[in-house]
Amino acid sequence: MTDSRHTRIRSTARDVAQALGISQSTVSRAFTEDASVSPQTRAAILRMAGSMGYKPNALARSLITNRSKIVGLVSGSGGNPFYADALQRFSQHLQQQGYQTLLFTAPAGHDVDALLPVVLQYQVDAVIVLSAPLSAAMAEACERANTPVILFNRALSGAKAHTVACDNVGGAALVADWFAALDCRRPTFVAGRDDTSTNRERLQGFTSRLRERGMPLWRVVAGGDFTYEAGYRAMQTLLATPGDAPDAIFFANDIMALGGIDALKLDQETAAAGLHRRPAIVGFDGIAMGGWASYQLSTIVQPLEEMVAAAVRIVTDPPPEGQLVEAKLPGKVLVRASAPAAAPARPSVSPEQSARAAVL
Amino acid sequence: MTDSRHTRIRSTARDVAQALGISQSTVSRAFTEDASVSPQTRAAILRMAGSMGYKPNALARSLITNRSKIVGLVSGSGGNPFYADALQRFSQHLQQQGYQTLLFTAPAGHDVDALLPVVLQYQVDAVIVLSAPLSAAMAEACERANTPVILFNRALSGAKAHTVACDNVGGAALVADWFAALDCRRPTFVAGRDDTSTNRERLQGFTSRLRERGMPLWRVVAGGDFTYEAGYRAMQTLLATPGDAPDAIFFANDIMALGGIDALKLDQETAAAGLHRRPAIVGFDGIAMGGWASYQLSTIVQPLEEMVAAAVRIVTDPPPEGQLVEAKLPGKVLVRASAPAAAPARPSVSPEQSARAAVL
DNA sequence: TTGAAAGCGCTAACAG
DNA sequence: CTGTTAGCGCTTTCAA
Repeated sequence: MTDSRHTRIRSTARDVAQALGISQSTVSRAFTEDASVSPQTRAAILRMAGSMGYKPNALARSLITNRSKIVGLVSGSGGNPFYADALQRFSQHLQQQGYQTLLFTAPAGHDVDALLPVVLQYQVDAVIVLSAPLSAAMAEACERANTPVILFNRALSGAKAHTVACDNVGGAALVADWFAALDCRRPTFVAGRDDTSTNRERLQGFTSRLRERGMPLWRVVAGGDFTYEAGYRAMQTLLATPGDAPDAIFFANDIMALGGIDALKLDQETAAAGLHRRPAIVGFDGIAMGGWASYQLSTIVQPLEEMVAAAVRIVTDPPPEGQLVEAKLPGKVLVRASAPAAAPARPSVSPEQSARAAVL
Repeated sequence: MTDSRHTRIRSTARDVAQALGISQSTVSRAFTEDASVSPQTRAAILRMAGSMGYKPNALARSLITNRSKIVGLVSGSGGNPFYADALQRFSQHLQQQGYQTLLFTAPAGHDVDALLPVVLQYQVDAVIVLSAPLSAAMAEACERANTPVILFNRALSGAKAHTVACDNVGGAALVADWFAALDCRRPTFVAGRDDTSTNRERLQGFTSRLRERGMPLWRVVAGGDFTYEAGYRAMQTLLATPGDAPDAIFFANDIMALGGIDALKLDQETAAAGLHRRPAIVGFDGIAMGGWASYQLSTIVQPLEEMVAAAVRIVTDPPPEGQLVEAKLPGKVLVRASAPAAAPARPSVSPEQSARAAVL
C-alpha cells in the first residue's frame, strides 16, 4: 500500500552515478560551474542526466549552501497597474540574476505581518515588500532571522530595512512648479490612502513648494483610496459647487486621476459645455493607461525600471553588514493634454516635452 | 576567515531542543499537527521557539516529505490586466490552501520552455501556465518528472496536461447571437495573436454561430497582438474607407476593444459628428477598465474566480493517477453602453437597459 | 509520550 | 581529477 503522495520519483544524482559507475559527488561537480571535472566525464554525465531527466534538486542544494536563491516578494492586493508592472519586472530581473521569486499577496486591507513567518520558513535570501505596509516588529523579526528586507516605495522610520523609492516629495514639488508656471489660483490635491508614506510625501512636497512660491493650497480632498472610483468621487465632490471649481488638480496617483478625468467629462457633457474652463490635471506614477487617447494624462513618471534594478542589486550584491541602502530616485514630468506645458521663462518645465504627448 | 554568505544563522530545532534539554525529534513533533506530544512539552517548546525565533525550515521538510508545497506559476509578460488579476487571485487562493507561489515570467515573445527546467529544480508540486505558450515537449518533461501541469486558458492538443479555461467558443457564439438580435449586417472580428488558442476559438465560435444564423462574417481584421494599440490600429483600418464601415465589432479581448473605442471616438470628433452610426462593440474578458466611464464596454465576462478555484483544486485534491481534468467554464454577457442590449423576444433594442451603463 | 538513529539529495572538505 | 566522508535541518521509523 504505497502512499501516492510520496511517489514523486525523480531521478537523483546517485541514480546517474550508478548508471555510469562513478561516484555521486562527481555527478554533483558536473553541475557546478567551476568544479574540477574532466571534460569527458562531464559530457558523459550531462548526456546521461539528459536522458534520465535528471536535474539537481535546488532545495537540497539550498540546505547545504545556506542560500536558497529565492526572494520573497510580498505585495498588497490592490489593483493598481503600477504595482502589477513592478511585479513583472521584479520577476524578470531576479530571474535573470538566477534568483526565483516566491510571491505572497496580502489580503485586501491587511498588512503583511501575518505572511512573513511563512516567507521566512522558506529560507528566502531577501524579502521585498511591494505596496503593502509592514510593521516595525516584523522588520525586526527579519533582522533577527538575518534576512534583509527591502521596502519598495514605502517608508518605515527607524526600521532596519533597505528602502528604494521614488522621490515623492521632489516629484510633487515639480507639480507645484508646474501649476505655478500655469498661473493657477486654486491648486488642489486629491489624496489616496492617508496612512501611506507615498500619499503623505506627495501632499507634503506639493504643499510646501506651493507655499515657497507664495501660493496657498486651495483645497485637499480625501479620496480614501488609491483607486479609480476614489478619484471619480473626489472629482464629483469638487464639482458639487459649480461656481467654486479648482483650476488645477494634483491626484495622488494616476489611476485616481483617470477616474477624475472621467467624472469631469461626464460633468461637462451635462452642464452647458465650456461653462467652466477645464482644470489642469496631473497624476503620479506613469502607468500605460495614462497614455490612452481618452485620457492623455499628464503625470510624474516614476523611474520604475531603475527602481527595480536598484532593489534587485541589493539582493545580488548585498552591501556590507549592517549598512542600509536608502535609494530615492527622481520622477520625471510627462506632459500630455490633461495639463498644458508650462511656459519656458521660469525655472520649471521645459516646453519641448509637450512633443512627447503622442499616443501611438 | 568566515565567508559572510554562509553566515545566515537561524536557530534550528536542535538549538531549541538543547535549550530545553529534550530531543530534537520532540521539537519537530511540536510543530506537527497530529503528532503525539504532551500538551505541556508542546507549550514549553512553542514558547521557547517563539523567544528564540525558531520556525521549521520548510526546505528541509520538503526534502524528507517529498512535497514542497510550492506551485510554479509560469506566466507571459504581456500587460493584459486580466492576467495580472488572475495572478493575484492564484497567489491568494494557493496561499489560503497552504501553498506557496513561485513566479516565473517568460521574456516577451518567448514561450516558457526555457523556464521549466528551473521550475522543476525547485521541486514544485505542480506547474500552472498562465498566458504563455508551452510546447508539447515540455509538457512531457513535466510528466516524466511526475509534476502535474495545469494550462490556464490555453489549449495544447494531445499533451498530458490539465486544462482550465473559459468556454471561448460558447462565449463568442453569444456575441454572434447578440449581433443577430441587433440585426447587424456587417459583423466584424478583430483578431489578437493568431497563434493562440483563445483567439482561434473566439473567432471560430463567432463565425460558426453567425453562419448558423445565415449571417456572413463581414470582415476579419488582424490585430496581431492582444494590446490596446493593436485594437486602436485595427479600428483605424476599419474606418479607412468611410462609406464602408462595420456596424458591429467583436474584439478578441477587452483591452483591444478599449483601443478600438478610442480610435472610434477620435474619428467621430474629426469627421462631422454622427456621420456614420456608432457600431456596436463587444470585447471578451471582463477587465475592470471596461467599466470605466470613458468606455462602458459591453463584453463577455470570464468567470475568473471560479476558474482560479478550479485550477487550485487540481493542485490541492489531485485527481486519480493518469486522469486529466478538462474544465471549461461558461462566460457571461455583460451589457454596457458600447453595445445595446438585445430585446428578449424580437431582434431589436430595449432602451431601458442602457440604464445599466452607470459606472459608480 | 519520548529518544535514538536513519536518511531525504545534495555540497564541501579531505585524501588519494 | 576523482572517490570517500560528513553533514545541512528536518521527518520518521523503531524501541523504550
